[in-house]
Amino acid sequence: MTASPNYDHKAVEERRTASWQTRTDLVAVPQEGRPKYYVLEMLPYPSGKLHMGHVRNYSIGDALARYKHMRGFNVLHPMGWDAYGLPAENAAIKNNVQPRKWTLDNIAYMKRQFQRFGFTYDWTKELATCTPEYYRWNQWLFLKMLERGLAYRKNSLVNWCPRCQTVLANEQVVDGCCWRHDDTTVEQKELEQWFFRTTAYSDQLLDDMAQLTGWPERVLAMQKNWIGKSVGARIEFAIAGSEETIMVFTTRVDTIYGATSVIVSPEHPLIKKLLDGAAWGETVLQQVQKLQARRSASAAGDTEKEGVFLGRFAINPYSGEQIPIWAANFVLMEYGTGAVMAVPAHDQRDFEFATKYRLPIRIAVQNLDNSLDAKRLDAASTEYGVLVDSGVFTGLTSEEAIRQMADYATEKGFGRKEITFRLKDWGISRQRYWGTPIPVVYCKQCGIVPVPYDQLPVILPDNVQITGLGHSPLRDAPEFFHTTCPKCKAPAERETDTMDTFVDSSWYFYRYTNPAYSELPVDPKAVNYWFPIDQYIGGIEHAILHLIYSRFFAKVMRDLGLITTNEPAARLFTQGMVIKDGAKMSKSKGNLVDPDEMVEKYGADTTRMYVLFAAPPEKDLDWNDQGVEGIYRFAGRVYRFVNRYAPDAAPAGPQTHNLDLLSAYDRAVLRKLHQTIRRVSSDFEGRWHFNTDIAALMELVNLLYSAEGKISGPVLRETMESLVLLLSPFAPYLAQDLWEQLGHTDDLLHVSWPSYDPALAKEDEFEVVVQVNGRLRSKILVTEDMPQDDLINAALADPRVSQILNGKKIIKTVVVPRKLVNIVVA
RNA sequence: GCGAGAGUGGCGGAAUUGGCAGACGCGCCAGACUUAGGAUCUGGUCCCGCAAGGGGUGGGGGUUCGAGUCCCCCCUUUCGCACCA
Repeated sequence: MTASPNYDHKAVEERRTASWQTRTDLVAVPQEGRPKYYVLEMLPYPSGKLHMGHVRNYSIGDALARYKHMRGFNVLHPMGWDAYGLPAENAAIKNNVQPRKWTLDNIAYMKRQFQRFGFTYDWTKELATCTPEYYRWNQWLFLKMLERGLAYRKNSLVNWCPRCQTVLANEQVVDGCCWRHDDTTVEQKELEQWFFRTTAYSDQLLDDMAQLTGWPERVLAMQKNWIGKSVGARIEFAIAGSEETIMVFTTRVDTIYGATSVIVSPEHPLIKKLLDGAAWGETVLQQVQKLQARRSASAAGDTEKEGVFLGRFAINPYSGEQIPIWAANFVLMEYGTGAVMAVPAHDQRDFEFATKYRLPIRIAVQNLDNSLDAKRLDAASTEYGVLVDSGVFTGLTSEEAIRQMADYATEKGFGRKEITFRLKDWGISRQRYWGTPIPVVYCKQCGIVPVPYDQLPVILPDNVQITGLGHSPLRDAPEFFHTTCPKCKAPAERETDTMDTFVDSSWYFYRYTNPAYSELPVDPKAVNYWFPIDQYIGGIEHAILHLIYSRFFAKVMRDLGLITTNEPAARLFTQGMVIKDGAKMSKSKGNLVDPDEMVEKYGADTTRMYVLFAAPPEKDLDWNDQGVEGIYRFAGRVYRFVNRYAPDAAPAGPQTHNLDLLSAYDRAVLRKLHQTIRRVSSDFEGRWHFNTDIAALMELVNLLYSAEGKISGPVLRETMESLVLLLSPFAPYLAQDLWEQLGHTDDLLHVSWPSYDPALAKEDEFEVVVQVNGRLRSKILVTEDMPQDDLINAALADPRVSQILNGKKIIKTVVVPRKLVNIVVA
């Protein structure tokens, strides 16, 4: 035994950082005949500094990547930058820095942080979405989508601050007011904008979720909800004294004989026509506009239902009955047809509305015991049942009626079966500077003209003053804005809106496979080799938007022949948030823990291990400064032990053990070691509960200390070597340092993951619990192969047990081999 | 309202298939070493009880020889969507 210096994390880690930065063995190259593994963590927005959420995300991914390396996989583990976005413009306004400079500086800083953490990224695959080499392919994909009708223009509402005279992003709207003027109400303004036709793939996005067996149930549920498929019928109501008709969407056409009004959204285009020329028109129109204004002012949620009677009547096409037409705030223009039939007896919203405005309530679907009474309803009855007072359909069940009544509508020409989706087309126009320019030109003669492919990329100019005031910033860059029409060469103007940054992040992972490829967005050979992503890891906050847009892009790119995979990621893992003092870490809460400070004080290894140890990765992590100390102590214990015994341990080389000749200490240490290998290995293949793996390593180290001085050289060596290997995905610097202290020179990524020997992992004695009537009474030590009868006899012979039994009649005995004997007595 | 999840010591969390509840860590208590200890090592630590023993995984019921785990009802809580017709 030699004196052991204390664990100096700085020395251990800084010895390595330089050489790890220049290493070339992480460059992923397709190799036939070797299993590939694509592990991907969501790329960060370069906000300036990594936060603990990042550290957690990337520590999980890196542990997996290192494990897969050691398992012999050809691993692709790339990293890049989601480099476009609003904060760069905010920084420009606040600190007068160019968004590009601000972004690139941040990237440089954060890249150093990544490297300091020792993450195993293949930096030759690095990409930043704000570079022309990347965003030209956004533009290319946009043009392809334009050709296919998947990109189109339409009017849409934006948030507008009348003081700034500018469009606001949703996150710039605070409590309905402008972020810079909390006394100025944000208005809705209509602008013509670009959309991607995500709805063209509604069915595929929904149906292909069946292929996503490696995705969390929770994410699939959210996406399903978001897509919101709804099967029903559209029914056309004629309007008394008018040529116009109102189209209504319903999932419950079986209740239509109970409809007592038709209600349209306040934005419905028909309202003006219906009121035109009527004596009450002006007054009612004003009331409708009030409805609209009140709704847009109030936050979404439970607002009081309000409506106004339009003075006109619709004709129920089934019954011929005339029912009043209303406009009401609870009917949404964006969903279905913007109009509903109100059946108060069978729809809770209609019930509340009808109760307030004293509209009739009429039962059309009876329940099983025929107990519904319109006069005594205190809530709508939404259950399926049997139709009553419903003309020729009376007596049908709801299921039958829904089918037959839709067919009837088709036959008579006033309606049909219809499926609607909640999913809307994706508005991608942003009235922003720091994003991908949308590659179209507006020409007085030719209209909207796409920029020809050979003129891509449309470069985002750098010398633009960002004020946050007025129109889209690119309008102020004359050399950008003024151009010539690609078709007729006449003077023309460029589109000044840029793309939503979700476009950038919807397909970056294909580009990673060969980011230098200049022919197409993706290199077909590289992408076919590496895809699909074997494991995608990121925050739950991206469960819907990023992951649905990415799935949409997968379909589009597949149909463009760029890729052959149908879904981007085979498996998805969503890690929990990092919490401190009961709240998400944030600057405003003042509960931020700075990764740089942690690395300085405890080192990257301790920081990485702590974020994996404090909670299972899918759950929220409660940060505790003292918990970090505990991990630091553990790192020190491992360091000191190996450091102390490395010189004493037997020389490296293959070890075989004769079980019969081992000392009890050696046997116990080897057993624990092989059990630990088994446990950590199986966890990497399944559960990923790294907290319990690190706990298992702690147990092993605790055992080593308690057997200190009593372990033989060969056992000591085997144990220390395997311990270092098991530790390396979690604490790579420490592991590499100790590996070299053990006399090795190779990098741990190229050393095989240890395998366990079942014979060594096996317990040779078992403590069997003896219960009487299910209550623990005693414990006996037995060998594994003891027959059941002997086990029972041993249990009965136990003095404590026999005392309790005291001649009572044994009804039954239950034996669980190696675990327990339960004696049931009268 | 709809959907998904979670409730276990003072705290973070273990218990992979129904089989010793509380691994591991923090905190706390004690001891050793020490001029010193906020270093290190060792031991203790669910609750009640001197003990024998008893109680205990949000609450209530059930299945079972046996339930943190399975089933039913309820409560609390987190997240997502939310007047979606």
